[in-house]
Amino acid sequence: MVLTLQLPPGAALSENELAASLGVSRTPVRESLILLAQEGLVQVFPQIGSFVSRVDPAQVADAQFLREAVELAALDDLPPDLDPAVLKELRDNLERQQREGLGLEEFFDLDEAFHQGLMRLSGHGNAWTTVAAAKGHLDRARRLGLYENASPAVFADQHREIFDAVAGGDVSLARTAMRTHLRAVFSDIERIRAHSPELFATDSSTVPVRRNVVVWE
Amino acid sequence: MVLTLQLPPGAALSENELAASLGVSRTPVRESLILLAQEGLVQVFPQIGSFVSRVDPAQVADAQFLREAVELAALDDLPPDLDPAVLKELRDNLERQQREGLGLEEFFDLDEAFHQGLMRLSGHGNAWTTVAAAKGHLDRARRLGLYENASPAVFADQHREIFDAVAGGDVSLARTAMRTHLRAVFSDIERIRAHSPELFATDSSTVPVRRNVVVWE
DNA sequence: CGACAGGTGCTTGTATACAAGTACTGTCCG
DNA sequence: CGGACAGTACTTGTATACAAGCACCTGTCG
Repeated sequence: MVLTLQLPPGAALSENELAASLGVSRTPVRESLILLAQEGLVQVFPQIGSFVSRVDPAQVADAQFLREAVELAALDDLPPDLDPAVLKELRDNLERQQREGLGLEEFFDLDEAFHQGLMRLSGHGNAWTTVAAAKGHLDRARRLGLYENASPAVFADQHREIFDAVAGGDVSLARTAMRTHLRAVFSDIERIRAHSPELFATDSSTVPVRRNVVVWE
Repeated sequence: MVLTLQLPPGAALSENELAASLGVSRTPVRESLILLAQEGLVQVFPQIGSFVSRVDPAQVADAQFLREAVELAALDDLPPDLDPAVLKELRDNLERQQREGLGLEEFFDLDEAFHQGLMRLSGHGNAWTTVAAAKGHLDRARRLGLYENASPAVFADQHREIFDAVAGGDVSLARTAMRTHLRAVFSDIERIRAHSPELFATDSSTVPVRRNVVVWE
């Protein structure tokens, strides 16, 4: 729910409320929040509250750098003979990406699977897991970008370009295409930030505080 | 204690024992184990027990790939003017690495600080945090390697070589030196594994079981 | 009218009790 | 002699009670 922005950045999370709505006690909720906090998706302030972390442009940049470094290195490490099973999987994936009427969340799943498959071609599928765990802020920024212009077609075309270069054995072209593709996120972010500044962190030293609010029951 | 091998790979961890020896209740112990489990340093088997994970050569290779990709990419991203404060810090660090009678743990701390400082030169100090969290298996393998031959001098020389290339602006040489340095780990691992196979994972499908043992009180 | 102390209601942090499951051991029974 | 079976001692998983602290509200006193 944090990743899909159903819980928006900045939202307050109460362990008690979550426990009640999920029908469990605070313990498993709390243990889950600890894991989310380690990924940087949730911030816990003792005696104050837990919050969905705002999208931090610095953390987005960090994740972008990490991801680009790893994916480009994987391209350099491609073996001469590519696994045909994975190639077929990637082709099927690409075809589904270009279907009409594709939902955004479905596209994200395909996107994720595509990049992971690419890593598996060079035998580094497990390294993708680490990257995936570190790029929570990046993913949320990407979602914000797609919610704005809602045109996954451009990205699908870029995916095909990368795949064709990889399948054709042109590592240099693949690297260029991958770099262009991954950096497309940045051009989106500033636009989103002008649109919805409340979703982004400005000063990391600001901490949230509790407010008593009165609502109609 | 897991990273420094004071708790050896394969050791059984009891939440109750840890809680008693640390003077706290199971709750904070358990929450800590969850974090260690996410880093892959501890494995928890429900209703069976928790164990320090054995060094998994596959995970060592994954961490090595990730680390190499990130550190080499950082070298490519060095700005023309390097921060003099960080340069001084690195120089001091190098000098201390070559002191006589340096303890192994002290060397590891200097090693870690050196690589992190190198990343900060290109403004990617935060990305190092993610790499550091993912390379627990790698670090344990490196410690095993150093406990065997106990000659950090070679690595200290390699560090100086990398630094001189960076300070001299020769990115290509820096890349080569860094790659050689990072891959030195692999040559060590097989030797260690022949020596102490019980520290390494062989088949990931094997799970530990409980045994009732009788000990003298 | 203003300052201040205490009460209230929330938050997360910790301790503890109990539940569910595993593995071994001794005993009973055929 | 061998197998079924209850009992024991441990494991982790979950629920719950209490502790410590923050922010606000409110009554009281000057």
